[in-house]
Amino acid sequence: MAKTVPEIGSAWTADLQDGHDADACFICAGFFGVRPVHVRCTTITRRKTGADVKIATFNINGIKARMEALTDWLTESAPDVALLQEIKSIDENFPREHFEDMGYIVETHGQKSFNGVAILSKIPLEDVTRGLPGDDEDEQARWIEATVMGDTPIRVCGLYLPNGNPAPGPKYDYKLAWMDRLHARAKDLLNQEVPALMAGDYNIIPQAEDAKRPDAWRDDALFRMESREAFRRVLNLGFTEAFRATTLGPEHYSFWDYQAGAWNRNDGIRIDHFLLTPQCADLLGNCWIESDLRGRDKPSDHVPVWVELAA
DNA sequence: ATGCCCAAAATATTTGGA
Repeated sequence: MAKTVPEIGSAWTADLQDGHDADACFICAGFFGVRPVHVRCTTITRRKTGADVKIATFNINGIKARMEALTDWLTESAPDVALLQEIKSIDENFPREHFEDMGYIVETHGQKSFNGVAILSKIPLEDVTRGLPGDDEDEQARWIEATVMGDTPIRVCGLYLPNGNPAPGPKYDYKLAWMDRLHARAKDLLNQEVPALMAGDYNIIPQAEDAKRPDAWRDDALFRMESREAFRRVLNLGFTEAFRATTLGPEHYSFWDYQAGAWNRNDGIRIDHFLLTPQCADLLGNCWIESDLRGRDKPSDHVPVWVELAA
């Protein structure tokens, strides 16, 4: 019978298997701050109890260029689960051990040069799958799923939706076809009737109020009517867009171009979103954008978006 | 109407981003 012990100074507990305890086991000792947490230890199941699960999505724009900023962010903001986009790395080159040493389980779906998504989690993951169903020919790494095994299991999907510019054109056709596949996956997810979410860089500006200068985006693949309609079709299945469930009004953005001093003028767009199934929306505490990260050294052009779930 | 800036692969310039 497993023995459950509290982890000192945190909301975590650890279930220790027979024959292991915090004093005797080299690896279990990691849970008590003696050594760095070693989440790969098979003798322990780590659970978070009586506290919210904090999940963030973050388009990091290249893992190699973002190592310092990402590490600082994980240390300071400490997401339980981080869904990363644009790792721009193949799986073999992703510095997984660096993040494992910080206490994260690392699952990647990488690609050379561009795209690539990943999940970092302090909570055990099950049933990890890679790739958006619906097109076996699609080589682009834009989708990863896993079940976060906290007190209430949550199915999380991390996504990097195609940009689609220039529109119209083949890249835009690919975007719309990808969104059709997203719609199909979203429908299946809803039919499971479990807490689940789809989060990431949607490359969709949902409404005029989600851009500082909507007129400048009128014909862009991120804002043109066909794109917004495709996004709404997914929402209309029954998803809750977490940010707009908690915050109304303009001037809330998640991306600012590197060019032309966009950040300093708050000339941004809101394109990174959380879509929640009804069972997940019922757990929603808060949702916010960590915009101040954009003003730091060597930032990504995106900032993290967060949800807090009573799970 | 276009570039501004940035990352990656390659190693000078192109591709992709949004």
